[in-house]
Amino acid sequence: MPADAQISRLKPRRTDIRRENERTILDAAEKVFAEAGFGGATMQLIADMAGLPKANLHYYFATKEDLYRRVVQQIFEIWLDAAMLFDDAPGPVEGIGGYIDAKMDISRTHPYGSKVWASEVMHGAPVIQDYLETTLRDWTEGRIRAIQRWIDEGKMRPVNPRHLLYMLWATTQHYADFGHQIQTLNNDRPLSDRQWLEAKASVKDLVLRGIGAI
Amino acid sequence: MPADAQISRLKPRRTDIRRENERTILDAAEKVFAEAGFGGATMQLIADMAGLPKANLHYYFATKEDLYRRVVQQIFEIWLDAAMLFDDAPGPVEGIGGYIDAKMDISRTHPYGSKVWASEVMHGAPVIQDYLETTLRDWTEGRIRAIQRWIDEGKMRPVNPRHLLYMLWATTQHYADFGHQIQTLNNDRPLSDRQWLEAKASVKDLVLRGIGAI
DNA sequence: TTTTATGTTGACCGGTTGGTCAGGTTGTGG
DNA sequence: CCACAACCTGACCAACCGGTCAACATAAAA
Repeated sequence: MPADAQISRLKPRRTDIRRENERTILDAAEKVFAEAGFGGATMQLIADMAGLPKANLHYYFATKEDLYRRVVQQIFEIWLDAAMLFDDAPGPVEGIGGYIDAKMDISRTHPYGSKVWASEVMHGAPVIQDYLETTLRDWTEGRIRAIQRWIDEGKMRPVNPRHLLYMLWATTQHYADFGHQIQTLNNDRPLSDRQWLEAKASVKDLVLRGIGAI
Repeated sequence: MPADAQISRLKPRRTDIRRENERTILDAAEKVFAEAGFGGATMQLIADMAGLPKANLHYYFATKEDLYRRVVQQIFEIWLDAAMLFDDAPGPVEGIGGYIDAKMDISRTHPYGSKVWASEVMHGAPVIQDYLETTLRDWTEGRIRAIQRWIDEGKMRPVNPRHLLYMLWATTQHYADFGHQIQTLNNDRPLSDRQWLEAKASVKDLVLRGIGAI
């Protein structure tokens, strides 16, 4: 057995095979679902994107719905992680400002997931309705209380916390969901690093001024 | 010929037949495309929704794509009409405030069209790319100049007009595109008249404060 | 080495879809 | 009243889709 066996196996272990193939398929599925919608996506398209035979997809994911559900859950968990920033913040500048930064970063790094989520909700959330009614509802109520506390402490103007949250979601996700439109209005070029910084700064400036936190 | 022939014909005129059937089909198509996506929508579903045989749809609209294109053009024209308010306004309070009012009203009255547009853009705008590159680009540049003029006249803070526009689009359309999520977070009830007024007031308040217009 | 569980895949199938078309009905101008 | 054009529709078809399965390959366990 060669010395580098543990850092570069020629023959992958069983557990690695499963993990890597599931990752490959999920990434391909996220892209195809985002670009074609659930109805427009085909298992063959996802298989081609993943570089695997179609039958292999069905070995790891029983049905198209199962695969789709996993993709939607993925972006939801990423967003929930980003929302941690909200809680530990002493005031709206750090809390809401940091949340905007985090969500804008996700819109740039995970545009496909955001689109799949948007599409799912637009179609009536047929597969994640329970998430909306449990996790999202609880999370929203908690954040509304946090915002209300900042208002009570005089750290920001008295605004409707619920509609403030909707504005945060709408604006940050817009840069992912409507990225194609933004790119077209940017002379068909993707936003540069500098332009992304400008976007984040503009959104934070508008929101934090709007709530009277700066 | 009866006296009331001109105000209530039993047998419709040819031109009326065409107009009414096209209207019926377009309304049904808008709803089905919004709820199922382009790929998930079927001509049979649209036909059932319209109460017409499938073959009749193909008499008025040659292909599924033709029908879809007409639906997308419709919402775009509605939005363009609403944007007229922008031009004649003396300042940002009237111009941007009025634009928010108009777009929020459209989100309530035409939620299906908004969803179809969102879906189309998310999928890379395959059928309306030319609209984005001509009409929308021109409109956007004009509005950016109007905002810049207000800034130069000291009627609002110096903000990035482009990102301000994106925030307006994102936030107002969010109430249509993510209406299901908003309804779920509203105890599964649609927003009442009072709640819509509160939403419009909140959005206007946040934006107009954010740009320093009030 | 043998056995067994896991991973791989081409070929296939029933069901659905967008679209066609022949043959009929109805309104309208002459 | 007639002839023509517009309108209507049941029946049909080729193409495609999600999903299955038997046969095979390979890695781990015995």
